[in-house]
Amino acid sequence: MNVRTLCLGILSFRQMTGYDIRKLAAEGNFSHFCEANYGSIYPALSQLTKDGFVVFTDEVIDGKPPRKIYSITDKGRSYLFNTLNKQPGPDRFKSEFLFYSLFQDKMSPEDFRKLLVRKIAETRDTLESLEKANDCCDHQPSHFALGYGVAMNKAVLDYLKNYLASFDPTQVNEADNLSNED
Amino acid sequence: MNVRTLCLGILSFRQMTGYDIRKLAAEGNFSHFCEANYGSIYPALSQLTKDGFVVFTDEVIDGKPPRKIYSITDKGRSYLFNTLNKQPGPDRFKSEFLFYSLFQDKMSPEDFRKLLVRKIAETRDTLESLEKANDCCDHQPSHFALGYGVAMNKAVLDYLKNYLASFDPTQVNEADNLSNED
DNA sequence: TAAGTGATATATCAAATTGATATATCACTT
DNA sequence: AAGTGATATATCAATTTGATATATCACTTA
Repeated sequence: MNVRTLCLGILSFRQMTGYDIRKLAAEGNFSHFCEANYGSIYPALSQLTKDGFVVFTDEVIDGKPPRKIYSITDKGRSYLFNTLNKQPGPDRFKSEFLFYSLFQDKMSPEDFRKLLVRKIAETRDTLESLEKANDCCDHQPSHFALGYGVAMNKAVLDYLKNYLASFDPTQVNEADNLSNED
Repeated sequence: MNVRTLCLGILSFRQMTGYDIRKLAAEGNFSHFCEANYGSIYPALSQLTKDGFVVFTDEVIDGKPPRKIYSITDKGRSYLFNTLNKQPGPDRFKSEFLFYSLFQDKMSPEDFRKLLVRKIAETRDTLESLEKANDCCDHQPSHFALGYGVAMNKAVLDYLKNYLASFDPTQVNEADNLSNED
């Protein structure tokens, strides 16, 4: 699936700017199942406009910077739903942290412990953010996807905590002291 | 982390060809935490050779196709361990399946059920492969990473099964009939 | 009130990566 | 003898990343 389909999908929920799409696709809880940056989103929107799958209106409000508000067209909608009939590709998971973990025996125990503690804090932050989002919009279409993320992150958090405990039983709770989103 | 570091890391375990690296990084259980294709691996190996981080020997054995066997140098090893002292970037997770799930109410229940059943089969296959790998090499450096993958996939499998059960209680076990690695 | 910071917003681009394809040999089956 | 699939290297267009440039507005702080 490419960024064009991603944009089309997001725009099928409501009209918005390229900036809004990027926020959803790279920062919000949307980002837990798709990612994209300006460098791919803006060209994608241009192409989609050319193809007649989206249209935009130039919003020029006094005292505000001009914005391009994109909406999906009927043609775009039917193209999207046609794409959605195909088989989705496999999930992709990349973890620099896990790659690092392969070299545990080449690091000092202290360095590896730091890595673990940080990862635990990061996972907890992600989990909290997902749970909050799931609570406040119980009937959104993202409910299933958020639950998936929660289940995944809970399992990872447990695994990491248990490993830290076996690795260094005295300092299991140190991760609690790390601030959010450091 | 780029493909050069990935290659360097893999070569730090043992010497091998570009083909071997690709197999580990795109198919094997390695692929669950890093990915790379020929198109990035071969240029990376060329660059690493130029930089003196790896060397290769041309293996020409009678009756076999010639191979380039790459080994890491001392310079490469110290560069790698230096890189490993930096903070790892965040995990990246991309799921076309979860993106599709956002449009559940735009699909027929039957179509969504098929999507779920397929995903369950896929997740079970991944899980089995990870568990097998974890069993047969208990003291490998990848033990921790494999356990991480097992924990994650178990949680996802449970979540999907429960969802399918609530969605369609009569057909929970249909996924069992799907063959491995379809 | 002036300066600074951070969010909003569009846009571009070099570098990296993907995904597909081309080429060729060998082992094996049919 | 032909075909299939694994081994092996290599290239390339298209896509994507990650960084940067530009500008406005809202807010805080000195």
